[in-house]
Amino acid sequence: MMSYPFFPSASTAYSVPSSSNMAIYRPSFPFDVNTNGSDRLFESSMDQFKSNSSEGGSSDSGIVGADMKKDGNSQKKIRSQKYAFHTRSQVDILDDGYRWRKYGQKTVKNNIFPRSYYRCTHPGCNVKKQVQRLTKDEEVVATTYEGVHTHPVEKSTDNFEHILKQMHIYVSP
DNA sequence: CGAGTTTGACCTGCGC
DNA sequence: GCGCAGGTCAAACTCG
Ligand SMILES: [Zn+2]
Repeated sequence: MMSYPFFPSASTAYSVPSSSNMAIYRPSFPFDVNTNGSDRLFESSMDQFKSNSSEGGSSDSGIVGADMKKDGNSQKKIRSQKYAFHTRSQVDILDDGYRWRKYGQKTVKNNIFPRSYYRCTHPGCNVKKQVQRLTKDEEVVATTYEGVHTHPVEKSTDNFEHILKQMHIYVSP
């Protein structure tokens, strides 16, 4: 788990101290990003999709394919809102304060780097997230959040990382 | 021992 | 219909 952030391609550009600690870069959320027009680490587009969220439960989450094909009529059309943004980072482990459990990894066409699928581990929280590194710019990571968290961030916002996060500083121990 | 990752199989939508 | 492409599951495995 949590292997080191090295990638198949030209990884010589950056060298992460592969001792025991990895660099952690924590960006804010796209919603909270204070675009004061200052430093812009969150480059370019931030797409926003939205569909009808008529279903109150919004318990779309994991619908087992084998299970749902039986019914043939399920609510899987509903799609939570998707927030995608690009980040310039050398590590793909962008800790945003939530706990993510990886549930898949696929290679996409036109991209050498695989795409990772994560899901929030909080009970009742069905937020998904996928991380992908662009082939063209290997230092750019596209993160896509899907859904809204139904719980507060459970991470101490009382340490250095918080300040570093505000500063957009990249730490390498 | 348990939470989290790995990895191939499996499902579905879409285009031809 | 079929095959590809993207998305997900779940069993096995790993690590703390
Ligand atoms: Zn959550």
